Amino acid sequence: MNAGKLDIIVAPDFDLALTLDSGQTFHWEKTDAGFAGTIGARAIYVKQRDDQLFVSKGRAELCSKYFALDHPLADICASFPPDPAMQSAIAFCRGLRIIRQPHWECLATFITSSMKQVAHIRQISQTLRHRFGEPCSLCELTVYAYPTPHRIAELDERDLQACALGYRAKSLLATARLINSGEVDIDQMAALPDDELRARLCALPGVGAKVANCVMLFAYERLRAFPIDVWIERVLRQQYFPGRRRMTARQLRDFAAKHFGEHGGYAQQYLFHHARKTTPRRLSPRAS
DNA sequence: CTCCAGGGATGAT
DNA sequence: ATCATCCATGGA
Repeated sequence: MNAGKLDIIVAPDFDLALTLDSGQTFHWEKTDAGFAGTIGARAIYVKQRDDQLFVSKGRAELCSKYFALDHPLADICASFPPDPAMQSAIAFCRGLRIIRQPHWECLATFITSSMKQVAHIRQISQTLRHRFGEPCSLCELTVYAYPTPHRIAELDERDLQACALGYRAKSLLATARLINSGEVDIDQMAALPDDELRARLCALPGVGAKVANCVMLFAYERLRAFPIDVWIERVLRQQYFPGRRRMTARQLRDFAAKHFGEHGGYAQQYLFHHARKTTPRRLSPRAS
């Protein structure tokens, strides 16, 4: 697959496979020794060997930014609280980075994510890309960009239903049309402070607090944003408030914001990935 | 078969 | 402000 020449990036404190499997992004496909995918409209091949990252020719800068290789990971992990749940998650997730995704494809994929397992989010993303996205050649492979707001906006709701979006089709279509019309500018929103950005995202169809926080964390580099999904809620209740009833969603949110600090989003991702990969399915639902 | 999934919108308290 | 209910679909 890597017949063409590749650029080399030195990437310490980074685990590519772990990062791409952590539920931030849903379209990278494992090839021979690496991964094939897209960043925006660009086709990218990337593989890792030890501390070196090999990426498609001319894409070193793009990949360095996308994979957030400039994040001071050691300092970030050192800022996490020293509780047992956090420490075991840190040990489990070494090299996991919060990446910088393009705004639209992150927003759109998380609109399609509600009440879906990761495997199915991947399937929806792949179907949308193959049917409506621009094909990009990557050596002998063809990868597909996420369809633009313009492309989605001109579709019919049935076109999206046919991609197994279910009740999410209406939301994705409505949000794509708001952006395509120019009524909403999600790139310009990057200049807003956290609270206002969250409010503006939540004003979009299909976007509530959880999806807004995911998009803030994975696309707008708001490392404090703390998405609370079913997994994280379980972790918080079981690990931080065992056997305690009457913890409202509001109380959990306030605790998370206070306890995990300025890189709370990173802490959340570590707790999420650790729980998701270590909780046995179909057996006793106890975290390690 | 049942249960669950990186939830959101809506209407009733 | 919180709570219950419904919303489609597929994997386990």
